[in-house]
Amino acid sequence: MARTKTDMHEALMAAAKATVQARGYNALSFRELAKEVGIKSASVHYHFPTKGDLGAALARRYTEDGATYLAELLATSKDAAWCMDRYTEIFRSALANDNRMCLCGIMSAEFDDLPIEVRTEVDKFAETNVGWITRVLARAKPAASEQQLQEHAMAIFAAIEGAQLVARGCQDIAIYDGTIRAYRSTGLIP
Amino acid sequence: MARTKTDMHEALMAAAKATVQARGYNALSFRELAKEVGIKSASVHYHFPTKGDLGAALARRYTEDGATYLAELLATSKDAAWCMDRYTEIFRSALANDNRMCLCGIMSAEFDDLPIEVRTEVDKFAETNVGWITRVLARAKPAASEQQLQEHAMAIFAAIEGAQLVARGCQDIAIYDGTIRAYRSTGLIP
DNA sequence: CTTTAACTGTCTATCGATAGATAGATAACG
DNA sequence: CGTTATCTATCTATCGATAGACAGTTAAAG
Repeated sequence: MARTKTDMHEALMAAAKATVQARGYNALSFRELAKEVGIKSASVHYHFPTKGDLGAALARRYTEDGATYLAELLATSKDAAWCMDRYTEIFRSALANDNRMCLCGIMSAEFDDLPIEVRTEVDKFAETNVGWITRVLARAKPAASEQQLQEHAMAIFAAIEGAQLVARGCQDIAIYDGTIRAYRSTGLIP
Repeated sequence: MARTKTDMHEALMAAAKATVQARGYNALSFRELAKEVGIKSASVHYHFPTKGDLGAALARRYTEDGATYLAELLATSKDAAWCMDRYTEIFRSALANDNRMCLCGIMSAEFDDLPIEVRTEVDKFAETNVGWITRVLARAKPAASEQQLQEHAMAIFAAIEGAQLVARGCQDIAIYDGTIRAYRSTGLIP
C-alpha cells in the first residue's frame, strides 16, 4: 500500500477543505476529490461513506483546529485588542489565500442543502467562536453582563464573517481591511 | 397561449429568485424551475438562453428593485437613523421569509462558480448599497470626508450581510436582531 | 515456520438521478 | 401566413453511491 489509512484520510480532508473554502459544499465532488489525491472516487467512499460524513468531518476538524489556535492565543496574551487583531488576521489570511472563505461561513450560505450532520457541526463552529470572543471581551469589559458580552461577541463574529463575504464577492482584500478598520474605530472590535 | 412572454418572464424570475435566496445559484435548476411555473425545462431556455443569463437578469433586477425602494426611503425622511432602521428591516424580512438570504450575499459565497456576467451584477449590488448608505451617513456626519464615509458605509453593509449569514446558519432570527442591536449600540450603525 | 484466514485499501464497472443545453415538431395567436 | 410560445425527445456530462474483484498486509492456527 502506498499510503496508510490515516495519511489518505488527511490528504482527502486537506483537498476537500480547500475545495469547500473556495467553492462551497455543493461544489465538492467525490470524483474531483479523488483525482486530486490520486485515487478513484469509489475509494473515497471507503474513507468517508457518504458526502455528509465528509462534510461533517471537515467542519468538525475545522472547528477543532480553530479552537486549538484560539486557546493558544488566549493563553499567550491578556490583551483583548491583541487577541482580536490575531483573530481578524485568521479571516484575512483565508482571503489572501486564493480568495477563500471561512469554511463554516460558506456552508452557512448553503444551509438548506446541508445534511443534518453537517449543519450540526457548522453550528458548533459559530458557538465556539462566539464563546472565545466572549472570553476576550470579558477581559476588556469586566463590568458587562454575560448576556451583553455574548451579544457583543456574536456581533463581532457576524461582522467579521460579513467583511470576509463582501470582500470575497468584490475580489478585493482591501475591502476587508477597510471594513475591519471601521469596526475598530467605531469600537465594535476592541 | 395561457400567458404572455412578459408574464412568463416574471413568473420565472420570481420562482428563480426564491430558489436562489433559499438555496443559492448552484441549486437553481431549469427542470425544477420549469416545474414550478408549469412549463418544460426546454421552454425556460426560450426565455433565458443560458443559466448565466437567468442569474444575471435575476441579480440585475434584484439590485434595481432594491435601489428603487432605497431611493424612496431617502426621499421620505432626512433622518439617518430612520433610514438605517428601514434598511436593516429589509435584510430581516428575508430571514423572516423562510430563512432566506440576500440574493447577492448568497451569490458572493458561491463566487467562484458564477459566470462572469453574474459576477458583474453581484458587484453592482454591493456598489449600489454602499452608495446609498454613504449618502445616508453624509446626513448624520456632514463633517466626514467622502473616503471615511464610504469606508464606514462598506463596513455597515458588510456587517449586516454577516448578521444575516450567521443568523441564517443558526436558523435563529433573534441572532440577527441582537447583532443589529449591538451594531447600533456601538455606533457602527446610526 | 508455514499455512490459512481475515482485514485493508484500491480497483473496475455500473447504477439511477440529474444537470444544462439543443433540434425539430406543434399549436395558437394576430 | 408568419410569429410566438411551448412542446417532445434527446444529448452529453456529471453527480453520489454500490457491488464485486483483487493485491498486499497482518495475525492466528497448526
